[in-house]
Amino acid sequence: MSNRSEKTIVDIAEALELSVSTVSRALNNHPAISLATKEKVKKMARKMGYRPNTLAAGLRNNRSKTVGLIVPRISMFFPATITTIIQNKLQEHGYHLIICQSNDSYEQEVALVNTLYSARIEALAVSTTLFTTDFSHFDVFKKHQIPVVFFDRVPKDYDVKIIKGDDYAGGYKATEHLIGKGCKDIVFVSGPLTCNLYTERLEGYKDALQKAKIPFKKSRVFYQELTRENAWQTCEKIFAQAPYPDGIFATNDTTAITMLEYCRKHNIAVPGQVKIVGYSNDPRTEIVTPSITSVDQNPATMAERVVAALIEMVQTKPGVGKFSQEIIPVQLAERESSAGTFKKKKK
Amino acid sequence: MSNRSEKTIVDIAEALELSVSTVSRALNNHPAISLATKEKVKKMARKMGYRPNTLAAGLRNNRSKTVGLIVPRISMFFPATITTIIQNKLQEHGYHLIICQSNDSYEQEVALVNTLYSARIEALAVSTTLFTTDFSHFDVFKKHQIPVVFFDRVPKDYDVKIIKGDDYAGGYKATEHLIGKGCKDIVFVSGPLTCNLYTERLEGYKDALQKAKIPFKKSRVFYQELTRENAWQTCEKIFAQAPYPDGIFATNDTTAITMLEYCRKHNIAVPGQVKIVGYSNDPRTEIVTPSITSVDQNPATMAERVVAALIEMVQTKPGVGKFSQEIIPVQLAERESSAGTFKKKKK
DNA sequence: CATTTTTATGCAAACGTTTGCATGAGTCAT
DNA sequence: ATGACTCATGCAAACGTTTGCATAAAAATG
Repeated sequence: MSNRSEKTIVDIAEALELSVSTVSRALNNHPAISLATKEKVKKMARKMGYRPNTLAAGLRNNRSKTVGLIVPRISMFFPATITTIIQNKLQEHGYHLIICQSNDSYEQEVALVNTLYSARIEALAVSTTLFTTDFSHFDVFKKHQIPVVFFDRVPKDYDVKIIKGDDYAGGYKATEHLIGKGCKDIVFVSGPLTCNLYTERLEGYKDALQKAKIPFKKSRVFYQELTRENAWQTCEKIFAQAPYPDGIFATNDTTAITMLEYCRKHNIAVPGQVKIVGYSNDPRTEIVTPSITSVDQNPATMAERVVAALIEMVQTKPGVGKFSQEIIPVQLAERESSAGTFKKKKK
Repeated sequence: MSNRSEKTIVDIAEALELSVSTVSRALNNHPAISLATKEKVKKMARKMGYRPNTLAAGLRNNRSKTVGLIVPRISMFFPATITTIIQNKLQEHGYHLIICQSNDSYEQEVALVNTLYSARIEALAVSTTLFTTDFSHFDVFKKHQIPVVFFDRVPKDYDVKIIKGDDYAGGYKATEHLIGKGCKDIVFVSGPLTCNLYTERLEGYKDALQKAKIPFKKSRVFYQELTRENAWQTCEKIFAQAPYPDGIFATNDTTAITMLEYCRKHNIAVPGQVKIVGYSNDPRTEIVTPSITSVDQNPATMAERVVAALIEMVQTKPGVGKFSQEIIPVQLAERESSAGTFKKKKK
């Protein structure tokens, strides 16, 4: 039992008194090889415990059978769900996935893009940092015609394949829903405006207000990283003095949940006194009391579109089919936190 | 601007009229190269937009700078947390991580182990399937002396590096806690006994009962995959007829949360009528009403130990330091679901 | 049977690095 | 000035595949 060294196709070739090329072709089901030898080779390969060396193969034909993924963090519901699906689907297609987290740091993102390039990934899927506004670090990929797919958090004015949720519609629907429930004074808790998600949701919010002839007030919009601490502080500001809002639209569920906690702790009735809507339809919104209405972004379909785009782009090398933008629809998942309707009297 | 082809060290060498070896060494900070040329080479490399080809380097020295990770699924709290940390730390050490999900399927696990081997990863970290009892698919790695670290869900009777939580203690502490609160009839909701986690937690449960002189009843233990559906059904069984239990120890938090939902829906008071303890200290246990007591497994320290072990094993090639087993302590996070003490009267 | 076509296999170069060994130039003590 | 050393660099092989081209044998054609 040769214990030490790993078997190569050369070993197989020697054992069978064949040339390495024949062995290589046999293992790859090349049509020019007779069925008999194919069988023979494969059998021997199995017997010798041979495993192809993907590095060598990759070097030879510039195909690493690996794609890269960069997300802000894999522990948040939305990216986690997407990542899970992408990983599973890609696995089915015989591709590896190198998953990286930028931790919402621009510098890390830049570094990752470069090391992933060095690793010779065949394609890259990215959801950018909150703060990425310059996309030139992706130029290497463009230059070398390596497919890149952006999803969810995507670039503005950068010619590239984009798959995103319908954030404008999400903002609009959520706000419209609150208005429909009689809310007249709706706080909008936004992430940093450097990120497309929030600007678009904000647009939706504004337009919905306008349509209902409710004036937009700058003072009712908060821009911040959507952490628990920030959410709590925002509540403290909001509820420091009257008039209190009667609706809160939080652009992520962590924020919605935290604000709900604040309300419960301070005996502010939800949805009796203030109604809350979140964003992403994180399953946590269902187990909380009251459960929270949230905008569902259909992560599964988004993930599937991303995979489809990756595979398609990898197959058809040239940059055919000019970069397109796909928009995944969203819909509101109504729950208790926005139930009931306020009377007309208000204000 | 040469747009097409990627620059190699050969190009740099030509441009500078140096040999490729010098360029290679210069880029790798080899001591034998003069500072002057190092500078010159690096400058040119930058100018030409050179990126090292890790595949080629990896092929040459059998070092892919990549490690593999197999977990059941990356969307569950505990593995997600661990994965996140491992990924970040490894990134700091200049390693890539190929993250794979077995989806709790033994067949997938076997397949993954093989493809990861082919990808020439330098080390592998694994948390096995619920159903993995035969570990021979990992023999390839042992045979070729590639480090493997098992964590959380680990093999029994397989000589290998193991890092696990103190599941016995977890089971014991949780049960002891419930007993301390006056519970006399504690249901144990277990996962499949093919997985070490559950057998050990069960042992802890049994021993705690015994110490309190409470008889162990087989009928109070449920073995099942810990899905929401199963948890719900178990509740239906338990509460189908008296006597009802006064304590529930669920060996994961999803189950605990679901059972709490059941109780709320059926007006069974928690913790007034039945007390609940979960396992893993998933943050969801905090946002639910009432919040759920749970066993914290210190995922961060576990992840750090895994990374430390991986790095150490990768550095010191030979299988030195015979395979050890590390046990990470656990502690109970007490919350509302097990608050208050039952009177002595009971039964 | 001679020629063409088909089928199956082999040769050798190439992919981009790294590294042991060799070499030439400079430094230093004698 | 000579030999012993150090220092910086170059040569060429090697890592394990894949693949264009060549070739030998077999089959088909006239």
